[in-house]
Amino acid sequence: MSACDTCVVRNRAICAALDTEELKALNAIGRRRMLEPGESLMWEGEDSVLVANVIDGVLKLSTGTEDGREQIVGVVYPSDFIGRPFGSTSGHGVTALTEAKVCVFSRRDFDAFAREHPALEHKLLQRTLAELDRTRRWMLLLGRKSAGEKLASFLLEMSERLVQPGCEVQSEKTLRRFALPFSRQQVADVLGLTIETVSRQFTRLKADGLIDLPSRREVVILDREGLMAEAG
Amino acid sequence: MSACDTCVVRNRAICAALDTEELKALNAIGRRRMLEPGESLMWEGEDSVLVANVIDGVLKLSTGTEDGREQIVGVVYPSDFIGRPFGSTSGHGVTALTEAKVCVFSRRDFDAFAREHPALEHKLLQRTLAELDRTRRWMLLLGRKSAGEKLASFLLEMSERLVQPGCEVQSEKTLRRFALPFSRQQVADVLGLTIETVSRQFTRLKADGLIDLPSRREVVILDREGLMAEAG
DNA sequence: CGATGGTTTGAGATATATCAAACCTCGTGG
DNA sequence: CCACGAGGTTTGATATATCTCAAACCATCG
Repeated sequence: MSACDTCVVRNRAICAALDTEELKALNAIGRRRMLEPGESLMWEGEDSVLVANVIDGVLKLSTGTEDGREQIVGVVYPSDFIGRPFGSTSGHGVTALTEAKVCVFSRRDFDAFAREHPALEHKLLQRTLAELDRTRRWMLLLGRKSAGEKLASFLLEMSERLVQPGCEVQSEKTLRRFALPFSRQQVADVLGLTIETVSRQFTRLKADGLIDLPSRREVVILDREGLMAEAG
Repeated sequence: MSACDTCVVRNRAICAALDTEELKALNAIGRRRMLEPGESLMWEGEDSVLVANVIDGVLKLSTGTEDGREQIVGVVYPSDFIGRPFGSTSGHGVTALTEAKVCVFSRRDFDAFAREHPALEHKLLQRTLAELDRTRRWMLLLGRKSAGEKLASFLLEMSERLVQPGCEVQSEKTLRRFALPFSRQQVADVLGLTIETVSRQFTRLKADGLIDLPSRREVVILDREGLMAEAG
């Protein structure tokens, strides 16, 4: 019995493309790894040596300028794929925001395996295309939206992506109330703003009755319609 | 003899993955199409009915908000692939910036063909991964760079992507001097700025001796080093 | 408790947006 | 051939959103 048999993302990750035999072979070249919040799995500009599937937790993908400005260019959740297969360098760092569990492969091993399993490559292609769509939508936010619109859009997307698939009851609740896996500074780095502007927008949205903030990391969406209007 | 035999991007587009027989089959389901500047091949939010390869010309991918703000989320050049295979809707419009020639396929036909040709899907995957990398790098520009840095970065990227591959002599020249396929407004839509700010930055870079502007659409890079420093 | 790190709030500075006018460039028609 | 008009571009003056710097605030943990 391989680790994959009990894997919670077995049917949602790209592994879903494989049958039992193939899965066993893939399992043989991968290994599990836990990450603490703040711990990095890869670094910007480094050789692309690893790829991985996210089993549990939330991680950020980020780049920065020479002089220390940072931009978060992606956020990944359970069942998402990370790393740069078929490429020599990783364009962004990957860092855990929460405790995280990932299933890691050496890129060379994974590349070779993928090339022999078109169904796996197909899943990976679908995922990459979807990620590209999402990333392009985010460009509209970065380039054209105001601070208020940015934060509202962000909170709506968060509430949707944090729902655990499968659990019907839970998802209703998460859509309304959830724990942000981001600090204020990290929210700022996602939205291309400063921490102060983010903070002010949080308090404004709360003052306007669209959200509530029971604690620093928790958000309750009181008026989804209103928030969507605010998101532009 | 099929149209592909004389195709100038034959060896650079994803078609390079196919042998003569396969190429013939692909050719059978595609057709050539010319586009005038300003003409659109697909529209944001529309059903994804077409995919295509760019044979010649430059096209923009763009999205917008309800109230008319626009953001260019990608620019494609000869040999690039456009459209959303394996998906139901296209998240952005595709519009020619110059006269353009494309090789169009019905998405359904293309999807079916691709699924039967793993080598083609592999090429498409590589291209999509590279495009995702580029798009994420662009997010840093949109979220964290100043107007001056944005324009400098843009001009450098332009000069590199406009070179015709193959032609050694020409590429040296293009790296220095090229015709912008964008109006000032379109540059603004790429960079997330207003047309006035873009214009002011152009004149500033010129005043600083980093570039020259022989005409509205032409750019000469006088000091590449300096421009790179300016790009942040 | 007091220290620490993150967050909020405030006051002021600044880059970019906005509004408006002047300016080219180029094609058209008198 | 020149006047005219139209579209795009540049320049100017002003407004404003966001940033910057600074202080107060608040949870958490030893």
